[in-house]
Amino acid sequence: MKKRTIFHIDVNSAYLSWEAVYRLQHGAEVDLRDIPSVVGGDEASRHGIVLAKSLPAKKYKIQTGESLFAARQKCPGLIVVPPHYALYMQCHKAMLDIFSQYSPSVQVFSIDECFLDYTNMEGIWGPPLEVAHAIRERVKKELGFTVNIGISTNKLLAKIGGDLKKPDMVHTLYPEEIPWKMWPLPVEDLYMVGRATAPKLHQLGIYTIGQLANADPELLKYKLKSFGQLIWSYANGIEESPVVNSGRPPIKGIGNSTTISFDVDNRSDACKVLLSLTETVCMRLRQAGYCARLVAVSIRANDFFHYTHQRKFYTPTDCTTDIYEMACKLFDELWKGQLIRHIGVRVSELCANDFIQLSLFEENNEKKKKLDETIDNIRMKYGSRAIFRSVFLHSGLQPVSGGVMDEDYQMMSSLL
DNA sequence: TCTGGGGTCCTAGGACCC
DNA sequence: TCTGGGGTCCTAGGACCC
Repeated sequence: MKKRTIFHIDVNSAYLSWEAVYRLQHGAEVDLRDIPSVVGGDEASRHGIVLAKSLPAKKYKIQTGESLFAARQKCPGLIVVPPHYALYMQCHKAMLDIFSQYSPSVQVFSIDECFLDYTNMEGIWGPPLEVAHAIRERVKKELGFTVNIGISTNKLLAKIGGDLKKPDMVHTLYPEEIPWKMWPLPVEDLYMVGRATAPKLHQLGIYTIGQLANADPELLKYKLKSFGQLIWSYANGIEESPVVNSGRPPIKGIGNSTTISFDVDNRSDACKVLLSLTETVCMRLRQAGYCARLVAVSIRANDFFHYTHQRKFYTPTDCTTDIYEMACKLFDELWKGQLIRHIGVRVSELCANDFIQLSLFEENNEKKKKLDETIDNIRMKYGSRAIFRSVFLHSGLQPVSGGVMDEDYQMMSSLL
Protein backbone atom coordinates (compact mmCIF):
# COMPACT_ATOMS: atom_id res chain seq x y z
CA MET A 1 0.00 0.00 0.00
CA LYS A 2 1.24 3.41 -0.91
CA LYS A 3 2.25 5.72 1.89
CA ARG A 4 -0.32 8.43 2.44
CA THR A 5 0.04 11.97 3.75
CA ILE A 6 -2.84 13.01 5.95
CA PHE A 7 -3.47 16.37 7.67
CA HIS A 8 -5.70 16.79 10.68
CA ILE A 9 -6.80 20.39 11.15
CA ASP A 10 -8.69 21.63 14.16
CA VAL A 11 -9.65 25.04 15.42
CA ASN A 12 -8.18 26.08 18.76
CA SER A 13 -11.04 26.55 21.28
CA ALA A 14 -13.40 26.72 18.33
CA TYR A 15 -16.58 28.28 19.71
CA LEU A 16 -14.64 30.63 21.93
CA SER A 17 -12.27 31.75 19.17
CA TRP A 18 -15.11 32.34 16.75
CA GLU A 19 -17.01 34.29 19.35
CA ALA A 20 -13.88 36.35 20.10
CA VAL A 21 -13.22 37.15 16.44
CA TYR A 22 -16.81 38.19 15.83
CA ARG A 23 -16.79 40.48 18.83
CA LEU A 24 -13.49 42.10 17.86
CA GLN A 25 -14.86 42.72 14.37
CA HIS A 26 -17.86 44.43 15.95
CA GLY A 27 -15.98 46.82 18.15
CA ALA A 28 -15.18 44.79 21.27
CA GLU A 29 -12.19 46.06 23.21
CA VAL A 30 -11.06 42.83 24.81
CA ASP A 31 -10.18 39.59 23.11
CA LEU A 32 -12.00 36.74 24.87
CA ARG A 33 -9.04 34.50 24.08
CA ASP A 34 -6.77 36.61 26.31
CA ILE A 35 -8.91 36.44 29.46
CA PRO A 36 -10.48 33.61 31.48
CA SER A 37 -13.69 33.12 29.52
CA VAL A 38 -16.04 30.40 28.29
CA VAL A 39 -18.91 29.93 25.89
CA GLY A 40 -21.71 28.52 27.99
CA GLY A 41 -25.38 27.59 27.81
CA ASP A 42 -28.22 29.34 29.58
CA GLU A 43 -28.38 28.43 33.24
CA ALA A 44 -31.91 29.70 33.78
CA SER A 45 -33.20 27.06 31.38
CA ARG A 46 -30.85 24.43 32.88
CA HIS A 47 -28.43 24.36 29.96
CA GLY A 48 -25.61 25.71 32.09
CA ILE A 49 -22.49 23.90 30.93
CA VAL A 50 -19.15 24.95 29.45
CA LEU A 51 -19.15 24.52 25.67
CA ALA A 52 -15.70 25.99 25.03
CA LYS A 53 -13.00 27.67 27.13
CA SER A 54 -10.14 30.10 26.55
CA LEU A 55 -6.57 29.07 27.34
CA PRO A 56 -6.50 31.37 30.39
CA ALA A 57 -9.68 29.63 31.60
CA LYS A 58 -8.01 26.28 31.04
CA LYS A 59 -5.31 27.32 33.50
CA TYR A 60 -8.02 27.24 36.17
CA LYS A 61 -8.66 23.58 35.25
CA ILE A 62 -12.03 24.44 33.77
CA GLN A 63 -13.21 21.61 31.54
CA THR A 64 -15.56 21.44 28.61
CA GLY A 65 -18.85 19.91 29.68
CA GLU A 66 -18.69 20.84 33.32
CA SER A 67 -21.31 23.08 34.90
CA LEU A 68 -20.88 26.83 34.78
CA PHE A 69 -21.50 26.74 38.51
CA ALA A 70 -18.41 24.58 39.01
CA ALA A 71 -16.41 26.63 36.52
CA ARG A 72 -17.13 29.85 38.41
CA GLN A 73 -16.10 28.25 41.67
CA LYS A 74 -12.73 27.46 40.12
CA CYS A 75 -12.45 30.92 38.61
CA PRO A 76 -14.47 33.74 40.22
CA GLY A 77 -15.09 36.53 37.73
CA LEU A 78 -15.08 34.11 34.80
CA ILE A 79 -16.59 35.72 31.69
CA VAL A 80 -19.43 33.64 30.24
CA VAL A 81 -20.86 34.35 26.79
CA PRO A 82 -23.78 32.58 25.08
CA PRO A 83 -23.31 30.46 21.92
CA HIS A 84 -24.28 31.51 18.38
CA TYR A 85 -24.47 28.37 16.31
CA ALA A 86 -25.25 30.06 13.01
CA LEU A 87 -22.04 32.06 13.32
CA TYR A 88 -20.09 28.86 13.96
CA MET A 89 -21.56 27.27 10.85
CA GLN A 90 -20.37 30.26 8.81
CA CYS A 91 -16.86 29.99 10.24
CA HIS A 92 -16.89 26.27 9.56
CA LYS A 93 -17.84 26.80 5.93
CA ALA A 94 -15.30 29.58 5.44
CA MET A 95 -12.42 27.45 6.64
CA LEU A 96 -13.63 24.50 4.59
CA ASP A 97 -13.44 26.69 1.50
CA ILE A 98 -9.77 27.31 2.19
CA PHE A 99 -8.96 23.64 2.87
CA SER A 100 -10.63 22.45 -0.31
CA GLN A 101 -8.20 24.52 -2.34
CA TYR A 102 -5.34 22.27 -1.23
CA SER A 103 -6.89 18.85 -1.81
CA PRO A 104 -10.00 17.42 -3.42
CA SER A 105 -10.28 15.05 -0.46
CA VAL A 106 -11.39 16.79 2.74
CA GLN A 107 -13.39 14.95 5.39
CA VAL A 108 -15.47 16.97 7.81
CA PHE A 109 -15.07 15.31 11.20
CA SER A 110 -17.00 17.86 13.24
CA ILE A 111 -17.81 21.54 13.11
CA ASP A 112 -14.20 22.39 13.98
CA GLU A 113 -12.17 19.40 12.74
CA CYS A 114 -11.25 18.13 9.30
CA PHE A 115 -9.01 15.54 7.73
CA LEU A 116 -7.30 16.45 4.50
CA ASP A 117 -5.69 13.83 2.25
CA TYR A 118 -2.52 15.42 0.91
CA THR A 119 -1.26 12.27 -0.83
CA ASN A 120 -0.02 13.03 -4.37
CA MET A 121 -0.49 16.77 -3.86
CA GLU A 122 3.17 17.63 -3.17
CA GLY A 123 3.89 18.24 -6.85
CA ILE A 124 1.33 21.03 -6.88
CA TRP A 125 1.61 22.73 -3.52
CA GLY A 126 4.98 21.64 -2.13
CA PRO A 127 6.20 19.72 0.94
CA PRO A 128 3.55 18.88 3.56
CA LEU A 129 5.11 20.85 6.40
CA GLU A 130 5.36 24.03 4.34
CA VAL A 131 1.83 23.73 3.04
CA ALA A 132 0.46 23.08 6.52
CA HIS A 133 2.07 26.29 7.71
CA ALA A 134 0.67 28.13 4.70
CA ILE A 135 -2.84 26.90 5.51
CA ARG A 136 -2.44 27.81 9.17
CA GLU A 137 -1.27 31.32 8.23
CA ARG A 138 -4.04 31.82 5.70
CA VAL A 139 -6.77 30.89 8.17
CA LYS A 140 -5.28 33.22 10.76
CA LYS A 141 -4.92 36.12 8.33
CA GLU A 142 -8.17 35.74 6.40
CA LEU A 143 -10.51 34.47 9.10
CA GLY A 144 -8.87 35.67 12.29
CA PHE A 145 -8.66 32.43 14.27
CA THR A 146 -5.91 29.89 14.78
CA VAL A 147 -5.75 26.19 14.02
CA ASN A 148 -3.50 23.28 14.89
CA ILE A 149 -2.42 20.94 12.12
CA GLY A 150 -1.11 17.41 12.58
CA ILE A 151 0.65 15.59 9.74
CA SER A 152 1.17 11.86 9.40
CA THR A 153 0.47 8.78 7.31
CA ASN A 154 -2.95 8.01 8.78
CA LYS A 155 -5.86 9.84 10.40
CA LEU A 156 -5.20 8.61 13.92
CA LEU A 157 -1.59 9.79 14.04
CA ALA A 158 -2.44 13.07 12.33
CA LYS A 159 -5.10 13.73 14.95
CA ILE A 160 -2.95 12.90 17.94
CA GLY A 161 -0.06 14.82 16.40
CA GLY A 162 -2.20 17.89 15.95
CA ASP A 163 -2.99 17.88 19.66
CA LEU A 164 0.64 17.77 20.83
CA LYS A 165 0.98 21.44 21.68
CA LYS A 166 -1.49 24.29 21.15
CA PRO A 167 -2.37 26.81 19.88
CA ASP A 168 -1.46 27.90 16.35
CA MET A 169 1.01 25.10 15.63
CA VAL A 170 1.92 22.44 13.10
CA HIS A 171 3.28 19.06 14.21
CA THR A 172 4.31 15.88 12.47
CA LEU A 173 3.77 12.49 14.03
CA TYR A 174 5.19 10.02 11.53
CA PRO A 175 5.36 6.32 12.47
CA GLU A 176 9.08 6.54 13.21
CA GLU A 177 8.38 9.40 15.66
CA ILE A 178 5.86 7.39 17.69
CA PRO A 179 8.25 6.15 20.41
CA TRP A 180 9.43 9.57 21.48
CA LYS A 181 6.44 11.80 20.55
CA MET A 182 3.40 9.64 21.34
CA TRP A 183 4.39 6.87 23.73
CA PRO A 184 5.27 9.14 26.67
CA LEU A 185 1.74 10.64 26.61
CA PRO A 186 -0.80 9.60 29.28
CA VAL A 187 -2.97 6.77 28.02
CA GLU A 188 -6.12 8.90 28.23
CA ASP A 189 -4.72 11.07 25.43
CA LEU A 190 -5.24 8.17 23.04
CA TYR A 191 -8.29 8.43 20.80
CA MET A 192 -11.04 6.14 22.17
CA VAL A 193 -9.58 5.81 25.66
CA GLY A 194 -12.17 7.60 27.74
CA ARG A 195 -13.45 7.93 31.28
CA ALA A 196 -14.37 4.28 31.71
CA THR A 197 -11.41 2.62 29.99
CA ALA A 198 -8.61 4.68 31.54
CA PRO A 199 -9.15 3.34 35.09
CA LYS A 200 -9.31 -0.22 33.79
CA LEU A 201 -5.97 0.28 32.06
CA HIS A 202 -4.51 1.84 35.20
CA GLN A 203 -5.49 -1.31 37.09
CA LEU A 204 -3.35 -3.26 34.65
CA GLY A 205 -0.45 -0.92 35.39
CA ILE A 206 -0.87 0.91 32.08
CA TYR A 207 -0.48 4.66 32.40
CA THR A 208 1.11 5.75 29.14
CA ILE A 209 0.33 5.08 25.49
CA GLY A 210 3.72 3.37 25.26
CA GLN A 211 2.83 0.94 28.04
CA LEU A 212 -0.40 0.13 26.21
CA ALA A 213 1.45 -0.35 22.93
CA ASN A 214 3.80 -2.83 24.56
CA ALA A 215 1.19 -4.66 26.64
CA ASP A 216 0.12 -8.20 25.77
CA PRO A 217 -2.69 -7.87 23.20
CA GLU A 218 -4.19 -11.18 24.38
CA LEU A 219 -4.55 -9.84 27.90
CA LEU A 220 -6.20 -6.66 26.58
CA LYS A 221 -8.56 -8.72 24.46
CA TYR A 222 -9.47 -10.84 27.48
CA LYS A 223 -10.14 -7.79 29.65
CA LEU A 224 -11.72 -5.42 27.12
CA LYS A 225 -13.00 -7.67 24.35
CA SER A 226 -12.62 -6.34 20.81
CA PHE A 227 -12.12 -2.87 22.21
CA GLY A 228 -8.81 -4.04 23.74
CA GLN A 229 -7.56 -5.05 20.32
CA LEU A 230 -8.62 -1.70 18.87
CA ILE A 231 -6.84 0.52 21.36
CA TRP A 232 -3.74 -1.69 21.28
CA SER A 233 -3.60 -1.09 17.53
CA TYR A 234 -4.10 2.63 18.04
CA ALA A 235 -1.33 2.76 20.63
CA ASN A 236 0.93 1.27 17.97
CA GLY A 237 -0.18 3.82 15.42
CA ILE A 238 -2.08 1.27 13.34
CA GLU A 239 -5.17 2.71 11.63
CA GLU A 240 -6.07 2.62 7.96
CA SER A 241 -9.46 4.24 7.43
CA PRO A 242 -9.68 6.39 4.32
CA VAL A 243 -10.39 10.12 4.18
CA VAL A 244 -14.00 10.13 3.03
CA ASN A 245 -14.57 13.33 1.14
CA SER A 246 -17.70 12.81 -0.93
CA GLY A 247 -20.15 14.29 1.50
CA ARG A 248 -20.63 12.65 4.83
CA PRO A 249 -20.93 8.93 5.33
CA PRO A 250 -24.59 7.97 5.09
CA ILE A 251 -26.50 8.84 8.24
CA LYS A 252 -27.65 6.01 10.47
CA GLY A 253 -30.18 7.82 12.63
CA ILE A 254 -31.70 11.17 13.50
CA GLY A 255 -32.35 12.28 17.04
CA ASN A 256 -33.50 15.29 18.96
CA SER A 257 -33.51 15.74 22.70
CA THR A 258 -33.87 18.56 25.14
CA THR A 259 -33.52 19.48 28.76
CA ILE A 260 -36.76 21.17 29.77
CA SER A 261 -36.48 24.37 31.79
CA PHE A 262 -38.64 22.83 34.52
CA ASP A 263 -39.27 19.28 35.75
CA VAL A 264 -42.18 17.74 33.86
CA ASP A 265 -44.51 15.80 36.13
CA ASN A 266 -47.47 14.99 33.90
CA ARG A 267 -48.17 13.06 30.74
CA SER A 268 -49.74 15.95 28.90
CA ASP A 269 -46.67 18.18 29.09
CA ALA A 270 -44.37 15.26 28.32
CA CYS A 271 -46.33 14.50 25.16
CA LYS A 272 -46.09 18.12 24.06
CA VAL A 273 -42.34 17.93 24.39
CA LEU A 274 -42.34 14.64 22.50
CA LEU A 275 -44.36 16.28 19.74
CA SER A 276 -42.02 19.24 19.41
CA LEU A 277 -39.02 16.91 19.27
CA THR A 278 -40.74 14.61 16.79
CA GLU A 279 -41.64 17.52 14.50
CA THR A 280 -37.96 18.34 14.06
CA VAL A 281 -36.83 14.74 13.75
CA CYS A 282 -39.41 14.02 11.07
CA MET A 283 -38.73 17.19 9.15
CA ARG A 284 -35.04 16.29 9.00
CA LEU A 285 -35.93 12.72 8.10
CA ARG A 286 -38.07 13.82 5.14
CA GLN A 287 -35.49 16.40 4.09
CA ALA A 288 -32.88 13.66 3.96
CA GLY A 289 -35.23 11.48 1.93
CA TYR A 290 -35.51 8.63 4.43
CA CYS A 291 -38.11 6.58 6.23
CA ALA A 292 -37.34 5.05 9.62
CA ARG A 293 -38.20 1.67 11.10
CA LEU A 294 -37.05 2.10 14.67
CA VAL A 295 -38.23 4.73 17.14
CA ALA A 296 -36.60 5.24 20.53
CA VAL A 297 -37.69 7.48 23.40
CA SER A 298 -35.37 8.38 26.24
CA ILE A 299 -35.93 10.24 29.46
CA ARG A 300 -33.54 11.53 32.06
CA ALA A 301 -35.18 11.86 35.41
CA ASN A 302 -34.63 14.53 37.97
CA ASP A 303 -32.05 12.26 39.64
CA PHE A 304 -30.13 12.01 36.34
CA PHE A 305 -30.92 8.34 35.84
CA HIS A 306 -31.45 7.61 32.21
CA TYR A 307 -33.99 5.23 30.63
CA THR A 308 -34.72 4.30 27.04
CA HIS A 309 -37.39 2.32 25.28
CA GLN A 310 -37.61 1.48 21.60
CA ARG A 311 -39.78 -0.36 19.14
CA LYS A 312 -39.93 -1.14 15.44
CA PHE A 313 -42.59 -0.49 12.88
CA TYR A 314 -43.51 -3.27 10.50
CA THR A 315 -43.32 -0.69 7.71
CA PRO A 316 -40.84 2.22 7.76
CA THR A 317 -42.42 5.67 7.84
CA ASP A 318 -41.53 9.35 7.69
CA CYS A 319 -44.91 10.56 8.88
CA THR A 320 -44.90 12.89 11.90
CA THR A 321 -48.20 11.56 13.23
CA ASP A 322 -47.13 7.90 13.04
CA ILE A 323 -43.83 8.52 14.75
CA TYR A 324 -45.40 10.80 17.35
CA GLU A 325 -48.00 8.19 18.25
CA MET A 326 -45.31 5.58 18.62
CA ALA A 327 -43.25 7.95 20.75
CA CYS A 328 -46.20 8.50 23.10
CA LYS A 329 -46.84 4.78 23.39
CA LEU A 330 -43.19 4.19 24.22
CA PHE A 331 -43.26 7.01 26.74
CA ASP A 332 -46.32 5.55 28.49
CA GLU A 333 -44.59 2.20 28.80
CA LEU A 334 -41.38 3.79 30.01
CA TRP A 335 -42.53 6.42 32.46
CA LYS A 336 -43.11 5.39 36.05
CA GLY A 337 -43.97 8.82 37.40
CA GLN A 338 -40.47 10.21 37.96
CA LEU A 339 -39.92 13.95 37.63
CA ILE A 340 -38.58 14.39 34.12
CA ARG A 341 -35.65 16.65 33.31
CA HIS A 342 -34.77 15.62 29.78
CA ILE A 343 -36.64 13.91 26.93
CA GLY A 344 -35.35 12.56 23.63
CA VAL A 345 -36.71 11.04 20.43
CA ARG A 346 -34.51 9.18 17.97
CA VAL A 347 -35.27 7.30 14.78
CA SER A 348 -32.96 4.81 13.08
CA GLU A 349 -32.89 1.84 10.72
CA LEU A 350 -33.37 4.23 7.87
CA CYS A 351 -34.21 3.36 4.29
CA ALA A 352 -34.77 5.47 1.21
CA ASN A 353 -38.31 6.83 0.96
CA ASP A 354 -38.42 6.82 -2.83
CA PHE A 355 -40.51 3.71 -3.15
CA ILE A 356 -44.27 3.91 -3.33
CA GLN A 357 -45.67 3.02 0.02
CA LEU A 358 -48.55 0.62 -0.14
CA SER A 359 -51.49 2.07 1.68
CA LEU A 360 -53.72 -0.99 1.66
CA PHE A 361 -54.64 -0.66 5.28
CA GLU A 362 -54.33 3.07 5.74
CA GLU A 363 -56.56 4.97 3.42
CA ASN A 364 -55.53 8.36 4.81
CA ASN A 365 -51.81 7.83 4.19
CA GLU A 366 -51.84 10.20 1.27
CA LYS A 367 -53.58 12.86 3.31
CA LYS A 368 -50.98 12.62 6.08
CA LYS A 369 -48.16 12.84 3.55
CA LYS A 370 -49.65 15.96 1.99
CA LEU A 371 -50.06 17.56 5.40
CA ASP A 372 -46.43 16.90 6.37
CA GLU A 373 -45.26 18.22 3.02
CA THR A 374 -47.31 21.39 3.32
CA ILE A 375 -46.10 22.14 6.83
CA ASP A 376 -42.47 21.48 5.84
CA ASN A 377 -42.75 23.93 2.99
CA ILE A 378 -44.22 26.67 5.14
CA ARG A 379 -41.52 26.20 7.77
CA MET A 380 -38.72 26.17 5.20
CA LYS A 381 -40.03 29.35 3.70
CA TYR A 382 -41.12 31.36 6.71
CA GLY A 383 -39.26 29.78 9.61
CA SER A 384 -40.14 27.10 12.11
CA ARG A 385 -42.44 29.30 14.13
CA ALA A 386 -44.64 30.23 11.21
CA ILE A 387 -46.96 27.35 11.87
CA PHE A 388 -47.46 25.25 14.99
CA ARG A 389 -50.02 23.11 16.70
CA SER A 390 -52.49 24.81 18.97
CA VAL A 391 -51.68 22.61 21.98
CA PHE A 392 -48.57 24.71 22.42
CA LEU A 393 -50.49 27.96 22.91
CA HIS A 394 -49.84 29.23 26.45
CA SER A 395 -48.02 25.97 27.28
CA GLY A 396 -44.64 27.53 28.04
CA LEU A 397 -43.11 24.92 25.73
CA GLN A 398 -41.38 25.23 22.37
CA PRO A 399 -43.62 24.03 19.51
CA VAL A 400 -40.63 22.92 17.45
CA SER A 401 -37.54 21.93 19.34
CA GLY A 402 -33.93 21.70 18.20
CA GLY A 403 -31.99 22.76 15.13
CA VAL A 404 -30.36 26.10 14.56
CA MET A 405 -32.76 28.72 13.33
CA ASP A 406 -31.44 31.79 11.61
CA GLU A 407 -32.14 33.82 8.50
CA ASP A 408 -29.25 32.18 6.70
CA TYR A 409 -29.82 28.73 8.12
CA GLN A 410 -33.49 28.09 8.46
CA MET A 411 -33.08 24.43 9.27
CA MET A 412 -29.65 23.37 10.26
CA SER A 413 -28.85 20.65 12.71
CA SER A 414 -26.19 21.76 15.13
CA LEU A 415 -23.04 19.75 14.81
CA LEU A 416 -21.95 19.98 18.42
C1' DT B 1 -29.31 28.21 39.00
C1' DC B 2 -24.56 22.09 39.51
C1' DT B 3 -24.39 18.53 35.48
C1' DG B 4 -26.23 19.90 26.87
C1' DG B 5 -27.02 17.74 22.57
C1' DG B 6 -26.06 14.82 18.52
C1' DG B 7 -24.01 10.95 16.96
C1' DT B 8 -21.80 5.66 16.26
C1' DC B 9 -20.64 1.15 17.69
C1' DC B 10 -20.55 -2.88 20.79
C1' DT B 11 -22.35 -6.35 24.10
C1' DA B 12 -25.50 -9.08 26.84
C1' DG B 13 -29.49 -11.60 27.39
C1' DG B 14 -34.04 -13.31 26.05
C1' DA B 15 -37.24 -15.01 22.40
C1' DC B 16 -37.76 -17.87 18.79
C1' DC B 17 -36.65 -21.19 15.19
C1' DC B 18 -34.74 -25.42 13.31
C1' DT C 1 -34.22 -37.77 35.35
C1' DC C 2 -31.23 -34.43 32.69
C1' DT C 3 -32.88 -31.15 29.81
C1' DG C 4 -28.45 -29.51 22.71
C1' DG C 5 -26.77 -26.01 20.20
C1' DG C 6 -26.40 -22.74 16.53
C1' DG C 7 -28.36 -18.79 14.28
C1' DT C 8 -31.09 -14.53 14.02
C1' DC C 9 -33.78 -10.88 15.74
C1' DC C 10 -34.94 -7.82 19.32
C1' DT C 11 -34.25 -4.55 23.32
C1' DA C 12 -31.53 -2.14 26.90
C1' DG C 13 -27.54 -0.16 28.29
C1' DG C 14 -22.91 1.47 28.10
C1' DA C 15 -18.77 3.13 25.87
C1' DC C 16 -16.68 6.49 22.92
C1' DC C 17 -16.44 10.82 19.96
C1' DC C 18 -17.12 16.10 19.08
